Amino acid sequence: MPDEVPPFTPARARHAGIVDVARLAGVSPGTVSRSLRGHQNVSPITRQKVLDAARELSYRASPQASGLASGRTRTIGVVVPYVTRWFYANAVAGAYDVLSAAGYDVLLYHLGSAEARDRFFERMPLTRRVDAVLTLTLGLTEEHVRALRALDIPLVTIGRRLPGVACVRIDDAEAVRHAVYHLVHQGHREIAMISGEKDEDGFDFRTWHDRREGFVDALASAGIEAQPELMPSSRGGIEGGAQAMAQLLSGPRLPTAVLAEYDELAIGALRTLRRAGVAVPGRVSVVGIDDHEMAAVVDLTTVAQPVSDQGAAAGRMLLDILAGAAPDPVDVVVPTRLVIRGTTAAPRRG
Amino acid sequence: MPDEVPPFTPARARHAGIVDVARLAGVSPGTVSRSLRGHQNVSPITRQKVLDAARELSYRASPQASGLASGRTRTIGVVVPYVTRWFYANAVAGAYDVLSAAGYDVLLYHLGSAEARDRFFERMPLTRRVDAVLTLTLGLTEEHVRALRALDIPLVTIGRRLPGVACVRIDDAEAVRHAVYHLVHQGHREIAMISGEKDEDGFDFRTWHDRREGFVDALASAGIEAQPELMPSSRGGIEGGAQAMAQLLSGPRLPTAVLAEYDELAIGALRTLRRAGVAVPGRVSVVGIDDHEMAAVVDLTTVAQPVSDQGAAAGRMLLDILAGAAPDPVDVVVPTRLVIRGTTAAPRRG
DNA sequence: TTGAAAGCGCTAACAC
DNA sequence: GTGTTAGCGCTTTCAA
Repeated sequence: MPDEVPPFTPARARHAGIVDVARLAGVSPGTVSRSLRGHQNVSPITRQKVLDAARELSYRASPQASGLASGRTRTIGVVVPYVTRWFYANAVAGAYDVLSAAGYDVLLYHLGSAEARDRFFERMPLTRRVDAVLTLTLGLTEEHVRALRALDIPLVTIGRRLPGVACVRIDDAEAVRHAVYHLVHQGHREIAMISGEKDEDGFDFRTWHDRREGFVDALASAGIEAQPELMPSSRGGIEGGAQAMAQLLSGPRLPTAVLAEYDELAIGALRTLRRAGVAVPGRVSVVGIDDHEMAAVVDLTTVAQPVSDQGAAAGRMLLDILAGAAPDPVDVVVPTRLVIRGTTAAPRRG
Repeated sequence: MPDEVPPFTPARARHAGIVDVARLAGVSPGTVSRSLRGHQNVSPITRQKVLDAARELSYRASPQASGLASGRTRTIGVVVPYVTRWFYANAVAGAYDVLSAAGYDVLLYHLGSAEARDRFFERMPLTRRVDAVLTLTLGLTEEHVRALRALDIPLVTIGRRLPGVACVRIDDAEAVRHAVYHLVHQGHREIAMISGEKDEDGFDFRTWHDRREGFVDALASAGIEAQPELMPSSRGGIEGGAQAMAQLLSGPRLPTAVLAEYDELAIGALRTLRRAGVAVPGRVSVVGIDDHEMAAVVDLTTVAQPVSDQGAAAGRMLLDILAGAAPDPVDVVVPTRLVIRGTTAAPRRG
């Protein structure tokens, strides 16, 4: 696959090289290398000379060269479906802090569109470019996952369990249960659930399935049978939620409560309800999952999950693995909790 | 500065090297290199043989090695203050699409906290690691900017004009004018403006100044004198907006309209107003700037700016510069437009 | 504890 | 057109 190479001439400033430092410090390049990376066998005085020289020349080792020689890149690849969504942005930020504090750089891969994803898996730009990979709730196909593992470097996921891969996530069924039980305890029996697109942009998000299944199960254990017509699936995001709610409104009879697969959908649903003049929680109660920063603003009852914490935990797992302290692939499940706000209440007597 | 190196042993799978491909194709490594990068002087038949061999071995050139040899990294550094905020996340996504389509990888630097920023400027991890840098509205000090330029590689900014640096941005004064004129035309004379923190996390955001100055000027040209007590500054984000609004509420007299430096502040302000039982737009009108995706949800009148477009434009500029088509540092100003929704109306007669 | 020297895997300049 | 040959700037044995 021929690649068009732009004719950029790297006429950059000459950075000081390791030999420059070596000369200035009066030692050999090897000693400079050892000193700078804190190796054992360097006398304190020598090390100090080297440090001084390096500082004087504002020396920084070329990552390319040191990577080539050592086989380590000091870079982590972070792969996300959508950077612009609240969940992913916050998870990335959480992981970033941990990784950057440990001296790692972060290469971001945003697969948001079908083209971007195809390009990614075709080029596999991670190959020989990162020490480890962190993927966020990717709804990848078998083949994609295989490609990722073929890189043969440490892999950690957030939000999705993959066989043999360390993972940080919430228990989706439990999250849904928190919400459903809350509604049931308030007396609701007619409960709908709205979800995003099944295979949004071609991603096979597990959460979609897990939360819907969890919903059916939670209802069942409350003695309620789920009704397919009360489980519409629309596009994702706020607009999707608005659509799904509109669909429910146009149905034969309106449920007394609606659970949204995630907060952005719930927020869209609230918009539709407001515009339609349906009282919340008077006529319909609404619950979301996430505790998006906007949930508090619109007073949405929701099941909170710690997002940047999950990113940080995943980052730490990666560092542990890279440090050789690699336990068996762990599955860290962080707790969720119900946050009761103003969009839920007991159903009207009728 | 000695660096602690984790003892990770790169016991990875052996990737095929260029010599493997050369051997399989029955040519020399040099020819493989030329063929794969679409150079001129390669016969079609030879190129095909190489391509086949490369595919068969799933060969991908080591970025480290080719970077070291060529002086190019095929990587762009993107530096943002806060990835989790709507504006930055969308701008990054816009730039990412353009850059990744052109075959560049994106190294993300998130300076969100003071520590992260200090670490960044201390280590200067961009050194010899990227071909160009894109910075987003960073409120950097003189010294920081100098450090960035010392990298001596192409630099493009979004949202902030730096002398001699290409830039994509909106005209902040104009954006504010759109909002102020709208309010004035509706008959408002008592107009407040709420802003985020002046030097949030130590960032000296120019927007903060430009929008406030623009506000004073716009009022002046409408024959209204700005009143300092009607220009409170709080923390940033939704919470900050809520606080600033609370401050206004506790003042001697409530203005009839409030302009927020950006939508997240406006949204926070709306929350405070709702909780305080102040009618919007009955008693107070509210306008924001951005057209955040939540603006439509809360029915906020705002001045829209194209965000991912700015990211994309900046990405394209970077590519042009790298391609040698480097015009003088351009200053691209994208247009803003008023989006009238439900939070503004004529003031009550009184 | 330190220096010398051999790569790491590729690109590019120069022959042929 | 294609092969050969120096490096690119480090790290890392291996000796000393």
